[in-house]
Amino acid sequence: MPREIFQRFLIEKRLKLTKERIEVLNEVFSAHDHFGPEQLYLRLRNAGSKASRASVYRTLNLLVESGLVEKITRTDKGSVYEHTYGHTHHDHMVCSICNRIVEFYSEYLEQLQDEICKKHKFSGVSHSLEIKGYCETCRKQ
Amino acid sequence: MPREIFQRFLIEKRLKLTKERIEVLNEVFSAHDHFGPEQLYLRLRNAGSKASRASVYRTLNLLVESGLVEKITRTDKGSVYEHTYGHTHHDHMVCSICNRIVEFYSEYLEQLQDEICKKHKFSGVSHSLEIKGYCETCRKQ
DNA sequence: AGACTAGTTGATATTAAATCTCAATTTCAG
DNA sequence: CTGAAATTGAGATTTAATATCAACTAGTCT
Ligand SMILES: [Mn+2]
Ligand SMILES: [Mn+2]
Ligand SMILES: [Zn+2]
Ligand SMILES: [Zn+2]
Repeated sequence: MPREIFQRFLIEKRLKLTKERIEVLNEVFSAHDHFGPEQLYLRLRNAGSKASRASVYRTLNLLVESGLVEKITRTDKGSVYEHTYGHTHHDHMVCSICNRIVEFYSEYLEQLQDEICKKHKFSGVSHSLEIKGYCETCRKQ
Repeated sequence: MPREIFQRFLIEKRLKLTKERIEVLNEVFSAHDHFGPEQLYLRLRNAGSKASRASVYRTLNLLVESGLVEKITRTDKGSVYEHTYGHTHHDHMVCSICNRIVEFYSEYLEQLQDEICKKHKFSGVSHSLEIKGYCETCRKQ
């Protein structure tokens, strides 16, 4: 299904569905996690793909543009992505010790943000909320 | 006042209060806005300071460590800072067209986040919420 | 199917934010 | 004042990400 959406997106933009793009797409959707470009590149290599780093970066940008993938955050060690197709919107808590990521969602929080936008006459399109702190297991140490 | 806090911080860490650090501190607190390292460097030059980029970067890190300044966000064109001493906590809306920044605060939003953390047994320390969209003036075009 | 054309690829170069190196200089405790 | 320890600036280095471009494909048209 992501494959069809991506294909439609590419046709729309008069771009081509290449072997490399398919491989990147498949790898991105082979697991639900949070990954960086280099990490993705190594996984692809491991899976037998010969796609280059350049193609991984280029395809990631296309996947973000198509709406199938989101760039979650930028750290000092590069960007973090996740595929969002097949998953409902959520935000993240990040443990400062073990880097574990806790996903959460609150309908109430979303509504509250809408209200705040209205109050400031701002037309909100997207948001990213990242809570930093300590996860349960790390706090017990 | 930020000066005294910074001084205490430096003594604590057995670091020295140099001309360059004072100049950076003063420039950072001379206006309340959101700035990048290069921007800050150019303002300093303009104000007659001879502090180098290296010192600007180094001092910014110290100011963040001391709690006087926060790194708000990282864009593809570098980090954005603001001084927080003398200002209450707030989050940001960013206009995708004119890059205007709208600051906002909601006690309710903060409480809600605390509750969500509790529900996920996460010990929240800090958070950053950035809402992207269109500001009032840009929407009218 | 074959051929044409516009888009893609990978190797490599380049860019740019941020950090590192280190000799010369400055701070500040004693 | 003095000296040890920290800091500075210039330039080198690191590294994520993008740009370049000749060789190569994908997909369309006949
Ligand atoms: Mn997620
Ligand atoms: Mn602000
Ligand atoms: Zn943890
Ligand atoms: Zn605007």
